[in-house]
Amino acid sequence: MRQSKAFFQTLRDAPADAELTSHKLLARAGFIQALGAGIYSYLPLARRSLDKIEAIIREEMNAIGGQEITMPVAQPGDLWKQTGRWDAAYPELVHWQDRSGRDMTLAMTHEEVVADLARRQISSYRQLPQLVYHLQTKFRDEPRSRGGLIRVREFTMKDSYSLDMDDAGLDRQFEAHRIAYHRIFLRCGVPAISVRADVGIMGGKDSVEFMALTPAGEDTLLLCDSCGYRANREVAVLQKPQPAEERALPLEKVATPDCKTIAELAAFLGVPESRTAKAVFFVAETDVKPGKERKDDAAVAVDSSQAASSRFVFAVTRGDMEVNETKLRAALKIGKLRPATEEEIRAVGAEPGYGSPVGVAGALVVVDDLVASSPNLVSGANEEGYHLLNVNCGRDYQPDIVADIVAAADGDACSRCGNPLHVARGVEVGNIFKLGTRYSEALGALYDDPAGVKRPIVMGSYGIGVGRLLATAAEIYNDDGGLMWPVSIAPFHVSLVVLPRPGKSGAAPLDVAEKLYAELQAAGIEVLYDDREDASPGVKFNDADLIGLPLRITVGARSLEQGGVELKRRDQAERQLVAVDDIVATVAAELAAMQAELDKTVPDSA
RNA sequence: CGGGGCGUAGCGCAGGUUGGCAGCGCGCUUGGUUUGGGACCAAGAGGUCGGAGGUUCAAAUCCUCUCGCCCCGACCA
Repeated sequence: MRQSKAFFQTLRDAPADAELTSHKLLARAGFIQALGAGIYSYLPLARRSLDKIEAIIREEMNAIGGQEITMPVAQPGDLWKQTGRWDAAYPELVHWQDRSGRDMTLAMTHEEVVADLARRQISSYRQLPQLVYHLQTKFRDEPRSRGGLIRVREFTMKDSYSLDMDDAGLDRQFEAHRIAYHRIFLRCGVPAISVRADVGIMGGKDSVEFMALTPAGEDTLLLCDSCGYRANREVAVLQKPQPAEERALPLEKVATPDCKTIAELAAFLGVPESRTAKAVFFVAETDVKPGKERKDDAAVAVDSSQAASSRFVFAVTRGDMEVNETKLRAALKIGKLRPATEEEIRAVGAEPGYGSPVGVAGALVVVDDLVASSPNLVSGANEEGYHLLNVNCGRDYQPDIVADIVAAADGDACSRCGNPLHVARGVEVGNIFKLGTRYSEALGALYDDPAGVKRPIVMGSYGIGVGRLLATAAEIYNDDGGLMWPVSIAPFHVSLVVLPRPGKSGAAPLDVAEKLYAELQAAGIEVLYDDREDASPGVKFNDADLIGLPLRITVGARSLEQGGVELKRRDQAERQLVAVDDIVATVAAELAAMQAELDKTVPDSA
C-alpha cells in the first residue's frame, strides 16, 4: 500500500478521551476511528490485522473440527423469551419492535440461534458430535464502555458452539478448545492464562476465562505461584484462617461514638479488624419471572411466592474482609443484587454504620462461614454510636445461609496449597463454557440416542473477542515511539521509507524504492510504502515507528552511496546495511526468524 | 443508575468570572526554499462555539432544558 494514497492519517496528539496506551496509539496511528461510545470504524491497518487474527482463529478452529457458519445479528425476541434471557435482568440486550410489532433483538451472543439450528438440523446421535463457529458482529449495550477497543459495545466475536450426546463428549470439545485457545493467543503474540470464572449470564456448569495479564485489564485475578491455582476474583476461593478457640462470652453493649467504619471501630476499641464483623446490605431483586426457564436456579432461599418482589439481604463478613457479590449471588441463587438504600436498611431495624444481624427482622441473613465459626466478634448494635462485644453467630442471631461470601485478597492463603495468593490484572480475551442442556432443553433441541430415546443435546460455547485481542496486543507491544506488532498480526510486514533528495542525488532513491516495492510484493512480503513526497525524513520515521511494523527499510541517498539500503527491526535499535540485490531475501529471512521465534512459544495441538 | 468532568476548525487547546469583530499550535491547500528522526518563508481554506429555548441593543460567554462524550463507582458473555 502506498502511504500517499492510504485512507488514514496519523495524529500527533491522541484524542483527549483516550486513556489507555492501546487506545491512544491505535487512534494516533490511524487504525481506528470512533463513531460513538464504544463504537468504532476499523480503518485499513486495523482491518488487515483483524484479518490476520481471524485467519489464525479459523485455522485453529478448523483444526479441531470446526465448521464455519454465519448466524444472524438480528433475532426474533421469541427465541430469547423461550430461554428466559429476554427479561429485565439483561439490560445490555438491545431490543426493538419491527414494523409489525414483533419483538426483535440485536444478538449479544448466539446460544439461542445455535440451539434453534440444532433442533432443525440434528435428529440422531449419528449426527453428533458437531462443532460450528462463526465470526460475527455482536452488540451489547454496556452500561459503560471504556478503554478504546478493550471494552466496546459493538464488536466482532468468534464464537463456537459444540453439540454433543453427553458430558463426556462435551468434556472432549472443551479440552480441545482450551488447547486451541492457548495456541491462538500465543500465535497472536498474546500470552493468556486460563482462570476459573463465574458462569454469569451464560449459565451452565463450568467456565474458564483466558486472561492476558496487563495492568490495563479490568478483571482482578488471584494467582498461586506454588500450585498454579488461578481464578477470577469473582470466584476465587481462599483458605480462611482458623478462628480463635474461645468460650463464648456474654454479650456486652459498648458506646462507640463516631465509629462508622471498621477501621475507626477497631482503632477505638483497640481490637484487630479480624475480631469484628461487618454487615453489608443488599436488596435481591426477584423480578425475574418464575417459570420453566429459571427452574434450574430457582432460589432456595427466596420463596417463590415472593417472586416479582424483592428481599433484603444482610451479608455478614469479618471486618477485615470484603463481600464478593458474585459469591453472594451464588449463595442466594439469585441473579440480581443491588446495594440497599439507607431507608431500606432502617426498615429492617438496622442502623447504617452500626449494623449487625442481632435483632433484625425480615431480612435474609447470609453469614460468611468464617464469621459463623468465629467466637466473640465485635458487631454493630443497630443503634447510632453503639456496638456489641462478644457476638456469636447461632447464639445471638440465626443465619439463614452460611456460605463462603468473601473476596480473596492479595496475600490470602491458596485454598489448594496454603501458600499466599497474589493479585494481577487481566484482560479477558476469551472464555469457554460448558453450557450443558439449558438451551437445548428450553428450545427442544433433542436427538434420538441409540435406543431411540430422545435426549437434549449437550452444548458448549466458546468465545474470543477479536478486536479486544488486537487492542490487548497493542497494550502489550509498544514503546515511547509507538506500536510494535508481533509479526503474525502486523498489518504489513515492512515499512518501506524512501528519502528522495531532489536536486542532489537525483531520482536514485525513488527509483530503487519503487523497484523494491514491486519486488518485495512479488515475493509475498506485505509492504507499507511511504512514498509521500512532502513528508520530511523525521515525519516518515516517526510515522513508521508509530504504526509499528516489524521491519523498516530505508532507501536514501546516504545508504545508497554506502552500497545498499538500511534495514531495521522495530524492536531493536541496530540498523544493518543490505545490498539492494539482497534485500528481498534478507527481509524474508528476518520475517521467517521472527515467525519462528513466535512459533516456539506455541504449544503443540493435542 | 450514583458521583465528577468536558463539548469552540480534522487533532490538541485558549477565550467564558467581567456579554461587544471567534483565536492559537499542529494538520490541510497553493507557491517557493529544504531533505536521515515530527524543517522554513509567504499566501490561503476551514467553525450553525453540541442542540433548543430564554435574558439582552448585543450571547461561545449569563439562565433553563436537552443531546453527546469521558473518568470513578455500580454492573458485566
